[in-house]
Amino acid sequence: MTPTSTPLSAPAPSENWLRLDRQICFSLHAASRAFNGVYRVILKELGLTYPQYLVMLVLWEQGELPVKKLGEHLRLDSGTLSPLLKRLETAGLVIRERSARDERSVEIRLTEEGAALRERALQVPRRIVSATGFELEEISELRERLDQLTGALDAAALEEEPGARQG
Amino acid sequence: MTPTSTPLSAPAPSENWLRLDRQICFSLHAASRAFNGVYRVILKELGLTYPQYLVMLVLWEQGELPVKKLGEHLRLDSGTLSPLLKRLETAGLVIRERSARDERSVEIRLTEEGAALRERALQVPRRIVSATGFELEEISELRERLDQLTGALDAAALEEEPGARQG
DNA sequence: CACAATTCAATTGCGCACAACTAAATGGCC
DNA sequence: GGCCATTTAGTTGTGCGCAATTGAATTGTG
Repeated sequence: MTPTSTPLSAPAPSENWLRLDRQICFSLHAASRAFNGVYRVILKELGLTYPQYLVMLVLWEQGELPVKKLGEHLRLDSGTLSPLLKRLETAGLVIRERSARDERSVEIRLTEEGAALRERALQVPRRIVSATGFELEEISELRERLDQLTGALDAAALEEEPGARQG
Repeated sequence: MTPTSTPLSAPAPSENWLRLDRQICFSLHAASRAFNGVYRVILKELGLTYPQYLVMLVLWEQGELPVKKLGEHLRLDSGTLSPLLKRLETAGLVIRERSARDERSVEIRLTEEGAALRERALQVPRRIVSATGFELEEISELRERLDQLTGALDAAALEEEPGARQG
């Protein structure tokens, strides 16, 4: 079963760490994709992908705003947002319009259809929460945990690699 | 702060749910990418991407195994694994070889170089754990939580869409 | 006003995730 | 042996994530 990695008589601690890493890596990666998968199924009815839904959530909440701001909310750059927003425009959900006061900036705003889609989206969260099988309390707790993790990781990333982008 | 979305005098519950959804979506999505980002920085030294590292972790632990089994461990299909494994082969870390006893199957095994890379990878988990700022106990706890979540989501996905794959 | 530095969106290139499909090999059945 | 469903990798196409680059607009400075 273990042709190459015959454990030594006294396995070093680092061996165990590697195994632990395998476990946490898999868990987070799997959870992320499982979440994505459930959203994919549910959002198909709305004609949205998961990242597109994230963009729409921001627009429904914040109203019109430039690509730059949208990227800050979502922590995504133009390389991801530009093509995504074009697809949303093609779908008739948003309008991309260069700002009159600053020609570099592109304002994103909802079409009537895009705004109307919000009504249909209102049923999504309930179904997601139901799919998790968690209590609201537990979800909030998990969310706080994840935010805490993200904060620590972002800070650490800056230390590991000084040449970091994204304010 | 709230340019367009002036809350009504009595906001409906579903409105709050949508806001909650925005929060949990963002948190999980952000955590996943933050994690990915830290690994990317650290794994660059090994010449591996994060998914490639996941594959190597399995190979270091399990030894030689067919693409099918690899996919089951990682919950990934051939559409993802085939090109990934080709890149690992090009990098000289693994060898892809059709099984003699079943010509449909392709066995993946480590080269000497691939096996040797394990030694350098042993320092990765410690750096990751350090980057999270979490105690080992907390990480295990989070991992269990995530696994629980994944289990529930997978089960729910099957109910939402009967035509699901992935054993 | 002229010029350099900065900001912002878009583009290009690479890799991953996943659905849908193709092709080859296998195994069961008659 | 001949036929058909199943298994297994691979391929194609679409979309996301991110680094790096480009190009236009703006701002700062003299």
